[in-house]
Amino acid sequence: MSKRMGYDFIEIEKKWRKYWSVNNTFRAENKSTKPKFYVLDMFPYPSGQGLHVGHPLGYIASDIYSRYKRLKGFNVLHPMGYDAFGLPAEQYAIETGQHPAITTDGNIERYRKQLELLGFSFDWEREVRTCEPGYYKWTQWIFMQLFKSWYNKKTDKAEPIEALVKSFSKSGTSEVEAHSSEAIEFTADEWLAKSEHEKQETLLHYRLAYLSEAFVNWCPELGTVLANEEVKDGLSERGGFPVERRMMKQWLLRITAYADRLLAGLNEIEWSDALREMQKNWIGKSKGASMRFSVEGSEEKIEVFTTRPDTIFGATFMVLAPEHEMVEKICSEDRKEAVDGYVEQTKKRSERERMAEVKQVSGEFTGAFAIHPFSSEKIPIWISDYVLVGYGTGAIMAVPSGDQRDWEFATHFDIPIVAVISNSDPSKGANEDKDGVMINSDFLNGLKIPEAINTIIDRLEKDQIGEARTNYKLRDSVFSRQRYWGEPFPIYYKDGMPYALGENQLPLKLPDVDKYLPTETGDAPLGRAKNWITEDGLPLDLNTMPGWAGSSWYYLRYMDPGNPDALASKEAIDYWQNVDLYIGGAEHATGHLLYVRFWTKFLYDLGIVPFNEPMKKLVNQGMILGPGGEKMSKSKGNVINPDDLVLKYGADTLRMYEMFLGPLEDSKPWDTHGIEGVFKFLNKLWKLYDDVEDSEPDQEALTALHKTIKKVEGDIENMSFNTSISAFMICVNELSQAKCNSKSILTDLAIIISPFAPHIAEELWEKLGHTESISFSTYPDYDEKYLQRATYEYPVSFNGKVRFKIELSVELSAAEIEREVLEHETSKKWLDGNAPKRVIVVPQRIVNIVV
RNA sequence: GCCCGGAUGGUGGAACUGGUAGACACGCAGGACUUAAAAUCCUGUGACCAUUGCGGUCGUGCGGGUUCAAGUCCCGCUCCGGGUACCA
Repeated sequence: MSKRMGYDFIEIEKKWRKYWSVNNTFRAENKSTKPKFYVLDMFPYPSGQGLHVGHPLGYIASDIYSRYKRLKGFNVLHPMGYDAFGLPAEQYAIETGQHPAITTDGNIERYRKQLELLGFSFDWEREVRTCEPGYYKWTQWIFMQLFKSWYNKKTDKAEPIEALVKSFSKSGTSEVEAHSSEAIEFTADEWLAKSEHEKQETLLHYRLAYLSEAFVNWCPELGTVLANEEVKDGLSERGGFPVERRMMKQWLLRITAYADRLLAGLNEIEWSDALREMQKNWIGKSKGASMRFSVEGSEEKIEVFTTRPDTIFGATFMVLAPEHEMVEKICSEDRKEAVDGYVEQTKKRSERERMAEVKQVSGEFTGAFAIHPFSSEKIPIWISDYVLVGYGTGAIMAVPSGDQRDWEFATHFDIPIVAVISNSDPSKGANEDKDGVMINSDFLNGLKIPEAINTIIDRLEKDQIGEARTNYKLRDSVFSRQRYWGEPFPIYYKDGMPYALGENQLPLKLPDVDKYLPTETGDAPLGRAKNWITEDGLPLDLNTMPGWAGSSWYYLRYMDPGNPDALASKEAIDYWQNVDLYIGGAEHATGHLLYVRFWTKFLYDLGIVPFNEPMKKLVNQGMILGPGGEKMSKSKGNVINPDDLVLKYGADTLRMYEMFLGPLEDSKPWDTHGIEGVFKFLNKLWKLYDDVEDSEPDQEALTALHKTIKKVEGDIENMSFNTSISAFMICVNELSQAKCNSKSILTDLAIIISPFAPHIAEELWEKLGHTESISFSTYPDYDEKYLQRATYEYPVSFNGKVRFKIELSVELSAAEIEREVLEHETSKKWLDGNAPKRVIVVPQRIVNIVV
């Protein structure tokens, strides 16, 4: 017992890693008498680089939380897996011919080893890999359900497409209120008269997963399209290659049908304000009106969207996006050359160039005129790239007195400006404020802006030239990629129309190809696969799904990872419900975190999940920067590898040090020097257990322990791990000082530190004579009675400046405290014979004397 | 431009709902142990003045304000980080 051994972290950590693995210590059962708690990390893409010290930060925090919750009596689900489809493995395959599955498997092995080294309490039996057929079968299945569903605005949920077909057969579109690509109307007879091809074509306008010609972000370098959130500053997020706009036939998901629910749900979840704000802006809901303008000498109407229909009388011109389909139709002969030139120029310029020239005003007059619906005046129609095709209707009524961009355009091209709101000065700039009254506005004159908006909308609706409308910035998501390493679409084509495979044909396995490149005819890589056809010989879709497909529902698969009959059993989903705590990076704000909410709401509509939001609480861990404060990257050569540190100090030291660096959510630079302090601390902790005795603990030790229990418990609940490490250091310093060797104190200490430093805690626990893992113990309750002190050292200040301290009994009343303080020698010195003007006594806080 | 954060010693960071600013570490300096080094332990460490002792003045990015009392609250700036970008 008295034999002293050093802290041999290498042996200790090896021993417990093996123990946990052999005994399946962290296996989570899908039913329990204990309350459930689901802690999830954003699963990693297994890159060839391996982990650096920044990656485990969130995993350490979630692991501490998981282990803590177990000690608090919860049945904890804490799984890990891999987001295994993705571009880097495919790029590597293109370069080397190596099948991406092989590269990916190798990378996963490496990740797994690194993760195991850090002692995480994952239930490894639940590991998932999105690239495995057993997993992507269900990704394909969910896609198929989206394809087979439409969004019913009446019930505000997704419903089977058969119901829509039935309604069409019975009463055409008259009874249907759906989210659709475009407003179409037909009768039951017209529907029934449609050919199969026409019917399918029509249904695509309603399906939640649909094929459509759309402007997409095409990346020639990657040979694929990208979603809006995969493009940053006109370059691809992965690889940094230029991206251009191109019209292509693609799969899209009708996420816009869920815009309002995605917005409303933000109020129900415990996510950071910043993150919810980002999603809110991304959805970009704005209220206004749409109205149709006639075009002089033409049957065509141009529809515009505006948030300020009240300023209609200030509309002195109209602008179409250069890509607007009407441009060609309305353009006059004499303007054709100039207009075509401008359109060409816009097409050629990349997104990036367009953004760089934001401030430059450019545009061309089409030679056509719209007719003002109330004044009947002629309004010239221009094109300019400051109007975007993708937003609203791709056309605006320009009100230069009320919109700064319109004002700049009008000023540049010498177009008249009419003020329509009092206190505007059109010679200086636009008045975008929403106060003032209407002027120069016919029947709106004298109205305040909100009244004017209501009045004009009523009038538009009465005249049937417009209506109130809500617009969203959110676009339907392009869901297909012309790549190899992803989920194949469970879709075949007949007569050029897409049909879903039977559910019994899932998974549709990714076929082998000779090369991971597009075909000679420009088809996606799957075009190289032999026999890529159905049993009936019909061609299968050549696209694959984007990286975020598998990650949009993975949290459900962990609940029941091996299930061959469902994405997870109903029992498992009902038991585990949604994620209680989700930890990951903020960079997924408008991508993954929006899609996973979308898919969850869809699965809710299908009755598969009983909740509307996937993650109740979300915490974004900050980034760990290189020692110089820069992002860690291979090219900068400042990557710190956790394996080296584990070798030198052990995983427990690394875990605690990463937490000690600072608040979880902040970004902070890495400084390897500081790790010594934590290492010394663990050595000190180890020494405390050298000569444990079954003796009665003294008051001091009890106070040290109980204040630490209380502090650490509160800190974990607040995710303030850095301060709990400090608390442990203080506690161990105090116990060492007091030469505490009381078994009862050291037992509780081992338990409360075990979430942070699990290996050493298990070893000490065993030294104390226990035979079962410390994870099965119970978090001790602190007792207030050990925290109460008989005296308090009051800081006494004069005019707010602390002059001396006085130790007084906590039992004293405010009056007694005042008397004691004023009688003190130093008080007399500071009063200098004067009577105090006022004395403030805050019991157990402070005394302040105003002189 | 707009929307969010943030700014505290040489460094990372503490400070609960306004109540002892700088906890806990790193670094640095001095000391003990040692033939020596490592490890360990002890002491000091915001700045300035005083140092014989007591002590004093200033201090949380800058300028104002509220209060007995402000790192914390209010008003006006500066700088840094993140998001977003012609969104009608």
